[in-house]
Amino acid sequence: MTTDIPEPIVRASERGAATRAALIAAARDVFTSVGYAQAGVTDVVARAGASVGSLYHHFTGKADLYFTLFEDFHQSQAQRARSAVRGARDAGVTEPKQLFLAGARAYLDGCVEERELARLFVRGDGPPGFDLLMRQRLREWADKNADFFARSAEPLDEALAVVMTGALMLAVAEVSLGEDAAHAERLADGVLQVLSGIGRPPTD
Amino acid sequence: MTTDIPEPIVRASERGAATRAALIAAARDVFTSVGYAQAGVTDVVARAGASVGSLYHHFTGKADLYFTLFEDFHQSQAQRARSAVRGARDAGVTEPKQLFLAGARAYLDGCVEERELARLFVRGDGPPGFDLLMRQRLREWADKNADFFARSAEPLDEALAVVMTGALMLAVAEVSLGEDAAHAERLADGVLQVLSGIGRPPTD
DNA sequence: GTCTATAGTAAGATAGAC
DNA sequence: GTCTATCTTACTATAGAC
Repeated sequence: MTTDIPEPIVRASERGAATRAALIAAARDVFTSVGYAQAGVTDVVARAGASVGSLYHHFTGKADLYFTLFEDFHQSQAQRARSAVRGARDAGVTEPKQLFLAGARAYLDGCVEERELARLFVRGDGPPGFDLLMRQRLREWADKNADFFARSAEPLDEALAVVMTGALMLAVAEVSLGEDAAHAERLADGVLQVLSGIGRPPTD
Repeated sequence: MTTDIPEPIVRASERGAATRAALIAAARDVFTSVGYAQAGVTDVVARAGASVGSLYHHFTGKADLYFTLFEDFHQSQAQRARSAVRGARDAGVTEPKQLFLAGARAYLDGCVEERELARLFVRGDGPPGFDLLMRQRLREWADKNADFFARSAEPLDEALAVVMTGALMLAVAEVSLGEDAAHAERLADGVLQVLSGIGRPPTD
């Protein structure tokens, strides 16, 4: 009771957090280099300097590791988009659709920058059910931001959300998979330009 | 050399084709009822009245069975779309975009009718790499049909194709997953209506 | 409370007889 | 072409050291 009473607890906790972080980093490296299906649990723990049991202490399994990786990525992208929207608003943009597009552009730009990681998620391998989850996350994000310019819950507005989200999803895939960053940027520009022309009444 | 010389060869071939067909039918039943990941190879062969070795004689594995199921489905949908386009053209429709939309409508209607099977493919489970393949198939289909109204290979036209295809993909998913057929039809209508307003020059 | 070592389990894939 | 028996591998669970 003289020098360090709470030390062990903190130390243990920090140690745990460190292994957890190491596992995530290792999983990112292994998954991006050989793909999810090919990657073995043993490969991940080897690179992390941990053991199998340790992995199953922190995560429910290989799939959980992958999901965690994606949730982090998506959070980061969403944050980036939020900042962009705020920036646009501060710059005087008030039109709802323009604000939405500013967010979408930030999301796509993020995919180009973090291409190596983004590519992992659109590659197609990945745990069962992942594509569904990714679709849901992107749909949630787009739905929330589409409130900007969709006034009601009418059928046409649901359809509008489907079109915007679907387009954005495929754009994310194409942009992430593309080898050429410049071409990816141009494609992103084009998609946003096409989207900006949507939603006007038929006769204007 | 009196009655049936070629019989054995034919019989063997017919027998093979029959088991193959039985395996496909069984796979369809098992996959749609319990899902791809849950389904065991043993379940499929049991229902088909065949054996494991027989399955691996006709297919490369469980995934191959699933892919075959999808290719058949997609072929059938594409055929349906082709007929619809021809029908529209015969009815006097000449505008390229309208012809494209007629095809898209037929594809979506097919998903509503064959909902049980269509749902299997948009559920999210399925073999690794499947979502990528489905995306490619739909992209090929849309690209070919978008030639209708995309004149050049300019950036904007690629973007246009991405938007149309992406929207169509998500529409397929939403329409297939929906419980209510009537609601699905209305959503399909709405999506096509939104798509019909795309591609005009900004200033009209 | 955190991690390691090891054994267990299940399921897809294969080899060779008929 | 078809089948049975066997193999391989990757995920899961547990007992015990630190």
